[in-house]
Order: sequence, then structure tokens, then C-alpha cells
Amino acid sequence: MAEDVFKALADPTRRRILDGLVERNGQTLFEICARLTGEHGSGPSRQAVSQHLSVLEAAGLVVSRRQGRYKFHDLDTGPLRRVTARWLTPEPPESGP
Amino acid sequence: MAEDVFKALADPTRRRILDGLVERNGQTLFEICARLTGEHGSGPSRQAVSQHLSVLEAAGLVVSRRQGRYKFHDLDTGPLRRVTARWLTPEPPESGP
DNA sequence: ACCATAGGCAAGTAATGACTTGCCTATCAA
DNA sequence: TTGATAGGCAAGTCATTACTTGCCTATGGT
Repeated sequence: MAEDVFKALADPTRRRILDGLVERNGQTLFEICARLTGEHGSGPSRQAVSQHLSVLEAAGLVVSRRQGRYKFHDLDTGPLRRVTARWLTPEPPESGP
Repeated sequence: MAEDVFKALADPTRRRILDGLVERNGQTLFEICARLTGEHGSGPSRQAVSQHLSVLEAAGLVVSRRQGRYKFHDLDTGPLRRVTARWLTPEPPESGP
């Protein structure tokens, strides 16, 4: 479980996908590809992105809903919270008396 | 920066090292090895652990202080907080009005 | 001075993982 | 029904990475 989450987050492209879903939830595969391609025309192929999404889904960080020929992807930060809790629980970012 | 942190966390052995430092801060390399070895006598070699510590240090998750022939390792959760903030900031784990 | 302890460096191996290539299925519009 | 759009599957390639092996340095005790 934690294994899947951390391995999923280990890749920069997958993190960019999550960033994209924070900005706009419910994107399709092609929308995600378009965002990753950006201005310069370079970026991972559709298949590469598809495989990244599989990894993110397996980790539970992304959930997908099919609708006709479209498949929409949504972010779920729950697994990340649960999995980082073991180190982050005791103290909040900044707090002095 | 974020790259180093996530790659560091991608390995289960490195996460176990962090877990060990949560329980007892300021361990030496050999102490950490002993903990990872556990009861069954199996576990990564000293060199393997040493390399893992290098990765954790490069990510800033572990800081070390030399003292004589000993080198003590301490946990720093700061980088993890900073790097997960982009997805975890808006909402705390559970909170209702 | 000697030896044991604590740790470092570097090259080699084996496995994991990101990406490509090529083809296939399903939905919708004309 | 035909074609175009949205996505899926599987084998293969190449780079990364975890781990090993072997040797070297430095500190501390006796």
C-alpha cells in the first residue's frame, strides 16, 4: 500500500500529472497529455501517460470514472496523507508558544 | 529538491531507516544496520545501508553529525512537509465545522 | 605500537522501471 | 456503415538503481 504510493510519487511526470489534477480535476487521458506537452511540443507519449495513470490508480492517488468513450481522472490525496502520517503526525509545519 | 526527497522515499529499506530514527534519533550506521537485521539475521549489508543513508542525506531527510569515530544520524521531516505541501495544504486529515 | 572498531570509496552485477512500437477495441458523428 | 476519436494491451529496449565485493582511512583502547 505505502509501497505503491511512494513508488508512484517517485516519478516527476506522475507528480506533474497530480499537479495538473489539482488545478483541474476530472481530466481525460488526452487532456493530461496536452498539459504535459505544453508549449514546446515535447513530452511523454500517450501510452507513457496511460501507464503512469495506471500506476497512480494502483496507488489510489487517482480514481477514474468511465463515461461513454471518455475516462475522467480525479485526484485523491487520502492515501498520501495516510502514508506520510507516520513521520508527519506529531508537529505541524510551524508553531511556537 | 523534491526529486531527491521522493526518490529517497521510494525505497522500503530507506523508509524503515526513517521509522527507526523516529523511534530513536541519533543512531550510528551500525545501530541502524542492527535494527534492520532484526531477529532473523537477514537484512541489507553495511555498505547497502551506508548508501541508503547517503541518499537520505542528499534529500535532507537525514542530517548527520560526526563525533570522533562515530557518525550520528538524525531525522528531519522538514523536506517531506515542504514537498508534500503542494497536494496536502488545503485540507487537514479530518475537520468539520 | 598494535589491533579492533566505525566508516568510506569504487567498480561490477542484476533487477527494476520508464518509454517505445505496433496492433486492437469501443464509442460517437456523418 | 464508414471514419475518426478515446483508450487498451503486450512485447521489447534502454537507463536507472539497489546491492555486492574488495580494499582503504581514521579513531580509540590496551
